[in-house]
Amino acid sequence: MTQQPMSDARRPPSGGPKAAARNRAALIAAAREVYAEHGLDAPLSAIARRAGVGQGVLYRHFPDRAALAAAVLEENVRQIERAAQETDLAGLLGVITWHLTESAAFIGILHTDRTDAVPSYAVTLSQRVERALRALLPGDHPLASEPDDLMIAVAMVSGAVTGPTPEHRERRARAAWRLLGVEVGPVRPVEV
Amino acid sequence: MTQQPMSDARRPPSGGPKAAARNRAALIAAAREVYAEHGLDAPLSAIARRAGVGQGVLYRHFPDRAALAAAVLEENVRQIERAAQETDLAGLLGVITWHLTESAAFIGILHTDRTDAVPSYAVTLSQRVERALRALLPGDHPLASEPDDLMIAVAMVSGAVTGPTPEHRERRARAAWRLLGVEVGPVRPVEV
Amino acid sequence: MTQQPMSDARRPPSGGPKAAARNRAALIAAAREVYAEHGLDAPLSAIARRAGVGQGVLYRHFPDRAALAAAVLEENVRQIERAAQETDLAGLLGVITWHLTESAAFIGILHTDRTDAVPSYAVTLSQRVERALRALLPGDHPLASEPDDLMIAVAMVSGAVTGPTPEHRERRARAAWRLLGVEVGPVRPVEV
Amino acid sequence: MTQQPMSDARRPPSGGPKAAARNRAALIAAAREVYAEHGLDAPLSAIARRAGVGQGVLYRHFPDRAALAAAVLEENVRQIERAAQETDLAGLLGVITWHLTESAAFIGILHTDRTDAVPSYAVTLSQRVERALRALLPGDHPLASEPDDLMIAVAMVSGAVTGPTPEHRERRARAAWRLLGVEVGPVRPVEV
DNA sequence: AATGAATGAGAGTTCATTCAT
DNA sequence: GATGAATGAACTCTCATTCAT
Repeated sequence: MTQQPMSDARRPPSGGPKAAARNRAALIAAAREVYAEHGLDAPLSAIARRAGVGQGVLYRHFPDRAALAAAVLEENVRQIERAAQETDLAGLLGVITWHLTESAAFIGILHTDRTDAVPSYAVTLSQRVERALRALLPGDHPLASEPDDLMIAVAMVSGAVTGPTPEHRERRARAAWRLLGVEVGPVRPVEV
Repeated sequence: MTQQPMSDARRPPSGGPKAAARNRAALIAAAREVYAEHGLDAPLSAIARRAGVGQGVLYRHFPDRAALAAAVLEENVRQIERAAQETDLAGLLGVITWHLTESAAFIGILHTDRTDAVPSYAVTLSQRVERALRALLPGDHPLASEPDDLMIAVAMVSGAVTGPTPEHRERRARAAWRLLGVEVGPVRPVEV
Repeated sequence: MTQQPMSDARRPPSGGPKAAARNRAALIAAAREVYAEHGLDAPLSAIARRAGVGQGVLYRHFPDRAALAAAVLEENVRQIERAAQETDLAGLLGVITWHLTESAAFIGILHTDRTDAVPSYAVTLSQRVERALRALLPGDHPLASEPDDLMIAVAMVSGAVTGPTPEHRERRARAAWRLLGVEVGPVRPVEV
Repeated sequence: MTQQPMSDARRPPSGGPKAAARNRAALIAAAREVYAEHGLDAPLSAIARRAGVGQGVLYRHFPDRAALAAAVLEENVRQIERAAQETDLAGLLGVITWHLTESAAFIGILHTDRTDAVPSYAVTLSQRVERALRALLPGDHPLASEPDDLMIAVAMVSGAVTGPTPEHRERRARAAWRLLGVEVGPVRPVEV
């Protein structure tokens, strides 16, 4: 059976190749929103709809679910890497914390057991966050004694980050860092 | 064609009233296993199959997905409450940690933002865990100064509990408690 | 994202378990018709629609495309095996030819290169046809000298069986057997 | 932002009018390969990609799927017509057989019931093959007594041509002609 | 005239939920 | 009460076809 559209419905205008970059960005933005609201398991169709594009466009730009997630989180991680060059450890932790409070998806980055949803990428992204942090970590910092402590601490904070509003989540995140005896700078996105 | 109704002997054995309780228990046990293997989103049909009952029985006992999850976690919480009467704080934290490492579902209890999956129940269950802990908490304990610190700490540990095997997860959980400066007893189920 | 129907639309009555056997038969019958009209690649949804059942029912009875095809062709082959016990070689060839002219799907049985569509089953079914034929094949028959000749001949006839109506196809099938110098009995289904 | 139109030098090289013919040929060649590998239902996008052109070009040259298939087969038939002028019946049958073993698409030419895929064109192409053959057919040839026998025989051989490799298929094709009592020359493409 | 992105219908598959028996 | 088949909506992914550039 060859597949061919049976309807005679008028097709909306295509927008042309110019739209390609715009659509890609719209998809990432839409995915970021939907992920934040519903987590990494949100239906792809909802993301396409929110981006205002057809489902095929999503698949053209991102061959699978993981590629889209990677593109979204990639940007988060890039901001963290940028922050690592402009601030100190406390400031970087603040930026990381901001991402944790804003994006349900970003939390998933650290839940590496959910390997089915965000396979190989997640490891890499998590490692990049770790590298950024470790570059600023003084040798005598309480999280520097055991190799795993650093990322375990981040995972712990991510576990504490629950609650209905970003404000709730930020308050709990700050409490978590306090319990760890770690100083955190302002919780905010990277400066532009 | 002239097949007469041979009385009603042809029914599958209903098991009598006793079977109802047995089925309920089997469903909870099956759900616990399936949740542990596939997470809280596992298909309900798989749970019914594993319990050896029809899907209708599942619906009879648990009107919706949340009710089943609550019943499973209810038992975990009951064990924790029991442990609270037989041991000290360190021992109780060990039991809680054991549940965290064993049951992917139990972790969800503390992720109260996933309100869609485990709605109102979760609050109650979480509160019961808190009550059990607080009864054993000395006034000068580091987690006793701020009201929320106690459950935030538990949530933090649950965030650290990732990894492929229970052994991995226990190692990380122990590291998490160490970073919090809290002593934990043996990680094990409640004594029988 | 848990999957749950959002619509409040009234659900048509289920028909109950009694319908199971009826539905299975309806699916096979519908598949036979649809296969005959559109070949083995016909959309499964069309088969479910023609059978008057939901798509899920199709999947319950036949886990994959091949299982359904096997069930359809199984019956054809069974009739051939039955015919092998009630008639001689010419009669059996007539029955086989009848199936070739009636069912586009049955032709596919012999196109074993299309292994993707009808995998392991096809081999078996084809072998059963061969066995039935060979049991009636005299040692001095023109198709008995080389081992492959018998089924090659059947495949050849199937290649000739084209045309808009069964009458067309039967005429061409008869011509094909004549060109092979093989006598064929009446082209008809197995006697009941 | 103040990017001026740098004349129209930024266009992809259109290649001039020469390219049109070149593209058409590339599409036909690509289609031949893709058809051989994946059958007549192969995605058109794969053909355009293999030809190294955009999808629009494909549609410019071939308004629909059938037109492309016809163009591919057209070339096969032309080779057969050429062979008819350089060899005898056995040689021509060898060339035809070569096409049958090489090209899954070419087999379809004779399956005129698949009218959906290769509509009106197929009849014509089939007739041209017949004409080429009949010109070389001696009046006392076994396939000359009945008008349809000639093309039925070709269809029969095409039905026998199955198997994973061209070698398999050639062996079966030779057996088929042997069963028909018809002598075939070497199975090969037309001499250049 | 070529490019290749966008579109959206539709095929395949999975499950939550109902309900006849 | 229990059973498990039926239902059909939702989700993923694939392509034929159009069209802005």
